[in-house]
Amino acid sequence: MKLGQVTIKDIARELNVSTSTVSRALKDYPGISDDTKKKVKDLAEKLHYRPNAVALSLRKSKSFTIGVIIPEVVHFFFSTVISGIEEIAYANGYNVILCQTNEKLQRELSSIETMLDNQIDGLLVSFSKETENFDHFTKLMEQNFPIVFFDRVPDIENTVNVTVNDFKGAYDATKHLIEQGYKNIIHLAGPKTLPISAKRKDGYKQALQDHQMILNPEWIIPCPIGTQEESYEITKTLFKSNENHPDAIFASNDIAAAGAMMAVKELGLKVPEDVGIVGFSNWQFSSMIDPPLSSVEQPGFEMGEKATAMLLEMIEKKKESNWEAKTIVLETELLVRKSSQK
Amino acid sequence: MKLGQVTIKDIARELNVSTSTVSRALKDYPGISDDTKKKVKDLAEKLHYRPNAVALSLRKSKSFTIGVIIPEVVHFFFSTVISGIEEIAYANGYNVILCQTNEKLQRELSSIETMLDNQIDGLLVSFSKETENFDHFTKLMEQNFPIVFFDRVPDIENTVNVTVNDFKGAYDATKHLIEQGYKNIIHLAGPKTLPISAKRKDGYKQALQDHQMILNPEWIIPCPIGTQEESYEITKTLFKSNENHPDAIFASNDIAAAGAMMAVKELGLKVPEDVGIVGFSNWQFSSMIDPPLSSVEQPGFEMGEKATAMLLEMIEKKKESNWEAKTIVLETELLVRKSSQK
DNA sequence: TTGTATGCGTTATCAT
DNA sequence: ATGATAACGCATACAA
Repeated sequence: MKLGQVTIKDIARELNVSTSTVSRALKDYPGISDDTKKKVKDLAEKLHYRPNAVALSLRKSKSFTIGVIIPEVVHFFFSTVISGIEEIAYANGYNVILCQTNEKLQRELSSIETMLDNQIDGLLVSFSKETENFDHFTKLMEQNFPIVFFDRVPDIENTVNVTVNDFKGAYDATKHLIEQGYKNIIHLAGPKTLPISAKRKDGYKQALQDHQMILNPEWIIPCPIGTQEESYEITKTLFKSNENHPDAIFASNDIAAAGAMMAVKELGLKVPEDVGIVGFSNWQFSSMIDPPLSSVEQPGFEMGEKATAMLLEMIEKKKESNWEAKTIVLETELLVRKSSQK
Repeated sequence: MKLGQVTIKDIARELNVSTSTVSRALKDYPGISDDTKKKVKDLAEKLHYRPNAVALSLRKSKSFTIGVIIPEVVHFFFSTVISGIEEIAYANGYNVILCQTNEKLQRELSSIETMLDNQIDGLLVSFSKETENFDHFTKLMEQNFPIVFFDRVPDIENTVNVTVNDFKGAYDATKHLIEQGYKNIIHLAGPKTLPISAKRKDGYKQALQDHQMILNPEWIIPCPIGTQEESYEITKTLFKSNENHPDAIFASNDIAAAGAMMAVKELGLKVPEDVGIVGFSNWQFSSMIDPPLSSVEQPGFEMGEKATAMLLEMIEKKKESNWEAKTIVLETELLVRKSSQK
């Protein structure tokens, strides 16, 4: 306790009343005379009294704090989600404690431990690329601890989730490329461990199938790392070695798309004339690159809001235990820019 | 207290010893028989005992939590700073509680209140654009509360700061444009309230002066909002209305630079042949746009590390009170890309 | 209408 | 070598 913070004790002493009277007066409890109530409140204000949240937390067994587990803040999409989370949390008197895992399982595990030590009331999770086993979450959920997964949601039972419709987003993007007249569309896929990668891949495949296009399995190319350099190298190699190179790319995210675009341009091919490109997530930079990149926009802010709203609901209804499993699916929007318009 | 968390009481009861014995055994205090020590530790492990950080916080008047006030997470630079902060904090057993102000003073004030309510041990601050009065910080510092400012540091006495050398960064960038043969270099300046804006402007002016270039005050153009759209509009208007338009732009940040580049290209001018452009901060996208944008790189991660290390030092030396004012200045690096090479 | 006592989980002080 | 007790700041059941 720094700052010589004033407590209800100080107020009680100065006013010659008991701490309970002060406590009650401050909370407008019934059975306190208007007179003392006023005195207490005035003095509290004068002394700039603020309740000690830690003491409250201990007393009430409730911290009004939620934990957020996120892979990386530098991901534009996640940073918008964070804003949505904070918005709803603060509006409801909750604090947010944030941990980046940097895509490391170890970090995910230790962050959760620390957060639990600090008595968080609930958890919002988008798990790491390394996370393939979900026991550390199910253990908590079995004890009725409120958890909401967002974006990267686990493929297990009885979870509460908020995602976007990755399948449809990918489907729309691929369909758009087809309709623009591209014939040989490859897919730069995301990390295998992530369900969102699988869903985007499925959307791509379905779109091809629905339009009687050949599905060449070799044209689904994994980009496990997810850096721009990776997709740059992959794309360059693929396009160089191939006399009949592909004429379109649907990438699992904008970073990969940007790397691919760079490779294609370096090979002297024109975007979108020779090669059409569509990305995913609509990063900040996507409209700034040349040509501007078409992309599937995900409503990050809204996802943060929705996930938080659900979590708070679970927290406050805690006693009614056992929430039903539920998944909210938000729709994406295909933003067509120059990179995919023949 | 959810999760039926086990406490030292549970351990004490089961072992028929007192809670104090358990507490001491767990901390390897002297005067506990090896026998009971082992018994306690074994049981603690078996029951997955974890100390309640909230109770500790109350008891010790110390939360092992630091607060971070930041304008916006979506700023690439700030998100790298956050990573640096987390790294050092976690390595030293501290938690991080993060608040975005969204550049609002009100949010800054309320965030600080909430954090203090939660008994944070210290504060890392990069203040909002609206913040012109620093009383809410000085009040705390007078009470010897540890605060370290980073990047956006206030122009007041007795503060502990970590910044980059904005003056030199701007100077180098401008000098580089001059050396490339550009003659009429304008400056898209940042928000007036921010000292970093002033320093960058000063660096720009000094470089012109040192190279016997005319300093046209009308070519220092404020971009108070800081969006890409803003600088796009400003640049377009300026270049259209001006027969003898400028031939180079030094922008206070990469977003503004990107907007300017877009405007210039739309007017049919070539970058870097007709117009050279340099930005500031080296955002993620800067190397991806066309042409790749030259930019002044700031060591964000290192800034986060340094600021946190200093804060923790202040926290742990608390009793020796009154830290000396101190400012660490990190150096920038000019990354020359195509946008500025004639 | 107000005060007293107790407890949230932990540790420090003072016994034994 | 261990236990009993008080305290951190607050809220509440029970007394008065």
